[in-house]
Amino acid sequence: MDASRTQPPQAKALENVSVDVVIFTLRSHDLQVCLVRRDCDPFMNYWSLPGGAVDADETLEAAAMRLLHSKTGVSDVYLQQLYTFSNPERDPRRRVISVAYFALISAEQLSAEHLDENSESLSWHSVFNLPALAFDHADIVNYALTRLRYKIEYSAVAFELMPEEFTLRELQDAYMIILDDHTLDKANFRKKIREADILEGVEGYRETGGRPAKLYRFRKDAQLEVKARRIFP
Amino acid sequence: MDASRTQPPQAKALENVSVDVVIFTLRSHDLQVCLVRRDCDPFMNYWSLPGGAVDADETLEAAAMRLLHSKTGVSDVYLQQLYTFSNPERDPRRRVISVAYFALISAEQLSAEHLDENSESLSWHSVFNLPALAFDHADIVNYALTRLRYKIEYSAVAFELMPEEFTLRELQDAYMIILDDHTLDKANFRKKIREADILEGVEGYRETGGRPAKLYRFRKDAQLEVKARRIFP
DNA sequence: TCAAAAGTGTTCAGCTTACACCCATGA
DNA sequence: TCATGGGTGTAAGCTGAACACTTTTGA
Repeated sequence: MDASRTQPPQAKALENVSVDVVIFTLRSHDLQVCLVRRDCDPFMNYWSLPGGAVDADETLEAAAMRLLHSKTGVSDVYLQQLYTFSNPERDPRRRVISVAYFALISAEQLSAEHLDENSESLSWHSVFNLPALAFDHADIVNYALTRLRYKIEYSAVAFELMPEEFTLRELQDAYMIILDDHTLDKANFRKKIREADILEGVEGYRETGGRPAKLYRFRKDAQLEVKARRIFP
Repeated sequence: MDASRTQPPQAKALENVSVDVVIFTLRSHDLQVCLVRRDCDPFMNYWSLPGGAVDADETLEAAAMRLLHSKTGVSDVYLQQLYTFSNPERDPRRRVISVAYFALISAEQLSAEHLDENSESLSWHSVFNLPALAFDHADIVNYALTRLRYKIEYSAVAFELMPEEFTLRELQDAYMIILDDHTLDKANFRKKIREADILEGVEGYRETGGRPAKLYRFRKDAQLEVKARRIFP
C-alpha cells in the first residue's frame, strides 16, 4: 500500500502492486504491531501498516524484507506471506492490490532508536487496542492475528518473538498473551514443550519473586525446522 | 499467468498481475486438475493452468471466477486464494506476479462439453501423473494439493467435490483418493462423519455388489458453515 | 447358501485435562 | 517461617485406531 509515500513511483517499480507488512512483537506483556503515521492524503494522520512498492526485479518477499529492514533496522526475520487484498476501492487514488506479509520480531532485536515511543511517524500499538487504521489495514491486521494464533498451536513460531534466553514461564506468558487466554495450565504447558524437544537449558537462572527460574534457549538445529516441521501433535 | 493469450492486454487490465486457477475434480476414482494447452511461445504446446489478466475494476476473486466459468461453464463454485507467486523470472517475457486460486468442482457440475476428453486445448489430468507444465505451474499445483489435503482434515471441503447425493462409501473413497491413503477404517470414518453432524439421509439406496447403500446429502444449513466452522476435532 | 458390500459395537492405547503436591529463594 | 513463584507426578476422562461382528442384497 501507499507506494507513493515511502518510495516514489519509479519506472522500475510495479504499477499496481504493493506490499504491506504486519510486524508483531511482544513488549511489556502485550502483543504489538508496528504502525506508521501517514503524512499525506488519503487518510492523512491516520496510522497505517508499513508498506511500499515492489521493484521490477525483486520478489515480493524481498520487497517485504527490505521494508521491514528500513522500518525496524532488523534483518534475518521470520516473514511469511499472508494474503493478497484486491478490493478495487481499497485505495481511493488508483488501483493497487496489496500482498500482505506478517513478520515476527523479538523485542531484543529492535534497537533503541526504533523503539522510541515518542516517534511521531512510527510506533508500536497493542493489537488489543488499535487506533483507526488507513485503507483496509484493520482487516489485514485482524487476519494476521488469526493466522498467528492458528500457527502458534502447531508450530514453534512463538520463539521468533522470544529473546535469546528465556524461562518457561516467560514462554507460557507469550502464548497466553498471543492467544488472549490466560488460563493455560503450567504443568501441561511444560510437558508439551518438553515433549516437543526444541529447547535446551543454558547456564544461569532468572531472578524472580520466589525460586529462581532456569533459563532456556531454542535448540539451534530445531530452529531450522521451524518452518517445516509440525512441532506439536 | 499468460495474460496475453487468453485475454489480450487491454488498457483496462492490470499490467503486472495475473490469476491462475487450480481446478480440482474427482472423476473415475482419480483426483484431476484442469489444464489448458498453450498454443504460443513461451512453453508452446506445454500444458498450463487456466489463467488470465485481471480487469482494472474487478477483484482477484472475481477474475478467478470469471476464468473458471469460461473454462468449465460452471459458476457458484468453491474458490479460495492460495498464494501469490512472484519470482521475477517466472515468465520469461515480462514481469508478472501470479495470484493462485484453487477451486473444487464436482464432476456432476461439469457439463458434457467441458468434459470432452478429446479436446485439444483443455483436458483433465490426474494429479498423480501430471505432464510437464509451463512456467512454475507444477509448483502451484503441488502447493494446492498440499493445502487441499490439510484442509480436508479439519473442514468439510470434500463435499464440494461430491455429487448432490452420495453414499458413505463414496465419501470415504473421495477422502482416500485425495489423501492418497487407501487404508482408512470404515467404522471410524463413519463415526467421525456422524459426529460432525453435517449429513442428512435422503430417500433411496444405491445398488452395489452387495447390500444396497443408503444415500445421503450434505445438510443445507451445514453447507453455509463450511468455510467458517471447523468440522472435525 | 455363499460372496460381497453395508453398517455397527467394543476394546485398548495414548493423549489431554485437572489438580495436588514439593522445591528453592528472599524477606 | 512464610510468601512467592518454579517445577513435577498422577489419576480421570476423552479420543482415535484396530478389529470383530451382524445385516442385507444378488447370484
